[in-house]
Amino acid sequence: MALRIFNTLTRQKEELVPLQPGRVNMYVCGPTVYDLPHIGHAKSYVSFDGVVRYLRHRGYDVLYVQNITDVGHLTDDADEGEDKVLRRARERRIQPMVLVEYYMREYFRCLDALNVLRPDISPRATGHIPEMIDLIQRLIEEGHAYVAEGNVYFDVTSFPQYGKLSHRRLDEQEMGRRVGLTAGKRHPADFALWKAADPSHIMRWNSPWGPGYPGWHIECSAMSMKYLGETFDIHGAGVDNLFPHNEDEVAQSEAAIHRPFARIWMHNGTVLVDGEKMSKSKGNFVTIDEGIQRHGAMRLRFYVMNSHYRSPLGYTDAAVAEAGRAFERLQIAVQSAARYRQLPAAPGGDAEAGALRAQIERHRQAFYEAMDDDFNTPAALAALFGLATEMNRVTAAPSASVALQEAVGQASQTLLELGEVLGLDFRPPAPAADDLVPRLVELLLSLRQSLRQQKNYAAADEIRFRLQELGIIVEDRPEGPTWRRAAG
RNA sequence: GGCGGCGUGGCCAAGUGGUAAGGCAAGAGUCUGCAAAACUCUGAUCAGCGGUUCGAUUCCGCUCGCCGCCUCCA
Repeated sequence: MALRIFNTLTRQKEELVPLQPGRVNMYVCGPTVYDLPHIGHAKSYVSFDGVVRYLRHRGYDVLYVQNITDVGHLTDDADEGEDKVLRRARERRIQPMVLVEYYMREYFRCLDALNVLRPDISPRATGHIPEMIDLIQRLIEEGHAYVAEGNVYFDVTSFPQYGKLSHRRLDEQEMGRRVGLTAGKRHPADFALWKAADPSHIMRWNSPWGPGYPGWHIECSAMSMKYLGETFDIHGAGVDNLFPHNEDEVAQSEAAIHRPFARIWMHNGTVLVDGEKMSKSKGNFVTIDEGIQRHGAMRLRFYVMNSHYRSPLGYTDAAVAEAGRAFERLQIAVQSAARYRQLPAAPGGDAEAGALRAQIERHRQAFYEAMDDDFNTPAALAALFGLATEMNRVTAAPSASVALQEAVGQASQTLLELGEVLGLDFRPPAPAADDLVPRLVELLLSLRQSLRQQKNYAAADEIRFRLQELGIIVEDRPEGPTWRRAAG
């Protein structure tokens, strides 16, 4: 069974054939760390986390690199804008590196909370200035870049394939309509590899062209090729980076190395708010912290996984809450399985156990088929729901058999294992060893049982309602009461 | 103006040339002291109009609506 991925370059699903068998080298454009990460970042990095996790689950040795942009990302037009980091730092009257350090840590903290695995390497742009200068020099020597007043620009006309990733033609764009040609630039689409900086500019480095700082696009080329090799397997990013950022990456990289840069390009859909893209510059964003606070990290993650990575995702709190209830269904299935396995068991049940095992296998295959088809996580989740239903059918019974308990255990294990491939954890949070809550709840429930036996239902219900107010949901089952923590 | 995408039951969301996964919500039933959870059952002809085809929601064309990119953004 082959794993197929939609490649933006060819606009088709292609089989993943890594350059080195068994190994996948993958790069994803990381954040510019000048503000808090929001739900848009969550979607992107959760999605690519799912990609990495699934590739590893399939046995690939994945080397995952994701940059941290801490210099060179301009606020506006590539020629007239101001460095985002610099501007924010000036507004707050702190050093740029203090700002960067702070938001980089926030970024990792938030994504850790969403159970996103950290990249193997998180290279920072400011730590790779020499690599960028080397690459720029190579481009100048090859006739693909030119110097103008201390700036270095990439000459897009020197790279005939320019536009092949985003499938645009230069002459069809409205480029330069507003600003026209900046001094020294030969073509409106030429982009800065290196920007000259005057002494008032805090972040600047010496270069063969004078003091300055790198353009935004060059860092991704320099750092990906440094750690993954000049040609590597997968490059991911949000679609909003397709043009010009990724296009420029392809141009400057392939102009320098004369062979393919990234082989498969994956692009993630954007998050929309009220029909508009959520973005830092628009200010219409919900931060990851706010999202987690409102819905919980796992539910937020589930929400992201419940739509396809390439689809746009319309964020509303109602939709996340709804996804949260779906997530709860899987949690309850796992919890019911655990309870079922505690029941006194009669011998036998082999036939039913065999049937359940067949269902486990069926749904596992469905999960793999879905993920193999361009990481179709909604379809993969549907397989998990199918498995959960099979489990519930069995565990709803008041009596258990030895063989079925065994099979239910396997089903539960499978559900947890495949959930983990998506970075989802369906287990109830384990209470701390010194947590009195479980013991106190058990105590109340045993008192309540006595009341129920005395048919004092008013008092029994009172206990149940009061517990519910505290976030404890009580459920009476034939074999006795059970409880769980409420969602959120 | 160019390029790309989207419009699937009340809501979220997959998908296929042969009469539409899954989830949430809703209704009915089973279970329960009552609930809750679970289980069973019920519901869409896929924006509109044409065309290709034995047959299209899925392919093509047009129309309408929405979105993204073309300037920063995951």
